[in-house]
Amino acid sequence: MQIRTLPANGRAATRVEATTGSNVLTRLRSDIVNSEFKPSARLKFADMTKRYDVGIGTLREALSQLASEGFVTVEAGKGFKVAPVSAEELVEITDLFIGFETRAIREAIAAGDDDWEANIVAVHHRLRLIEGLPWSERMERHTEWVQRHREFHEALVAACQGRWLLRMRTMMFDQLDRYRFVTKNASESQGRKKFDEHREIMQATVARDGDSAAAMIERHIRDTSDRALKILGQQG
Amino acid sequence: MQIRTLPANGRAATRVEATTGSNVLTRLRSDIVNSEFKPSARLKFADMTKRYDVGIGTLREALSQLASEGFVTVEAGKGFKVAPVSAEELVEITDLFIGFETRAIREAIAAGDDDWEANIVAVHHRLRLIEGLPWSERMERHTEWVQRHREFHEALVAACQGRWLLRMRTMMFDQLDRYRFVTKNASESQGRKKFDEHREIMQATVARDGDSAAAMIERHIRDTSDRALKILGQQG
DNA sequence: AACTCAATTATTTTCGAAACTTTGTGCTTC
DNA sequence: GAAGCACAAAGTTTCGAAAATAATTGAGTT
Repeated sequence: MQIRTLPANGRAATRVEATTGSNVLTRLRSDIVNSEFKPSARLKFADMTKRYDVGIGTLREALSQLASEGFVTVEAGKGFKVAPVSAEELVEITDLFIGFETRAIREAIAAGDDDWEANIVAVHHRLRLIEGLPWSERMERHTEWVQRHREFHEALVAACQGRWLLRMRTMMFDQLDRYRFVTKNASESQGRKKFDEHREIMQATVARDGDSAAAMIERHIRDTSDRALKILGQQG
Repeated sequence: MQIRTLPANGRAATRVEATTGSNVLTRLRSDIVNSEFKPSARLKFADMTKRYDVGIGTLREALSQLASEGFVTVEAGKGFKVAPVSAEELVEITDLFIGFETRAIREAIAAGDDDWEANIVAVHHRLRLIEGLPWSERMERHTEWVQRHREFHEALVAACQGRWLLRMRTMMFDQLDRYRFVTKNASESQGRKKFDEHREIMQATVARDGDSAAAMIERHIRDTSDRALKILGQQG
């Protein structure tokens, strides 16, 4: 699922980048998550082919995949739109995600080996390095934080054996990212709180304490969602 | 998910069929579920364009959607394959489906109105009409039974408000259909048992007894899956 | 025989022109 | 002025040729 797009730097004409197909899929999804395209906005092919510099067919393929993932809606003959957002949907997605994540982490704790544990510690450290920064710097590197935050949560459940469980968990995580976007400008005290929570979750997990880890994750997620919900309510 | 094709005009040359795109998606999925293409089989564009009489692009779009749904796998540059099946996967899918279905039916029972109830009774009756047939006839109309069985289970949860819950429930139901295929030739006594179970589930649901309905559904599904699992184990 | 590596064949992936649909606009009629 | 109709404009959907990539074959070498 994660196609890493590496900097197409000015080196010799080496072909490091992903194929245009999965590349445009990733960029498009990222643009929707980051609200470059507003919810319910129409996605016209004419505009898109220029923006992403790909053919109509390639774009169409990416868009129909995003439709399966729930990021866009499609109506035959009328084209594609960015899926709308709503408070009700956020509540449901949060609920489902917590269910998946807590279940996955219990299974991971039961099945995880030393490599899994070591990776969690490593990835958590990478997250710390950004979260520990002075607030202004931390905000400047928000995109990077999003990525590392994702990697941290992914590492926690990586040892879970259920492929479908992980798949659905990832789907819901991706959807939550869209809503997390509205809390981008959270306060410094909130940021500090998260910093601590991540450490506690990491510790409970490597201590193989499934109940604590699950409970902490639930609080951690619900907290963020509640704040997003409040902001969403103020806006409309 | 179900694209209803409404006749765009009342003209003589009426176009009753779905647009090529969603049409080929449906046919392809159906062919995979019915094992026309065996698990892990390669899906070559040259063959497919002839079989379905559509262009490469259209086919590609359908295939990448089926990839998101988990029916096919895709490897960049190497094309598409039918997703493999395994006993482990069946166990996981069954588990997840039961979780979704029982949760959905409780919510439906809490929220359902008179129309919802009436529809369940109607759809159950349509199912009965096939299940009550002499066994040989019942088997001849197996495809029709699959459709009505799906409609029955869909009607039960139709009043559930969670869009994502229903979505994931449908995903898992579709996946189960693939495995149900192997139990197509179940015995007459098994068929009779299902006949009774469907009636009991229907009755518990319209009686608004969520606990009973959920418990019965769990037994009902797990029973079928266990039988499929046995057959799957014998084969490989 | 086992191992290159270059040429050839098979297959996938991309792209945009052409066909088709929907939406918008202005004219006609009642 | 509203409703209907015809035509133009805007947009989407389909298709297959062409480019790019992967797999195969086979001659030459160790």
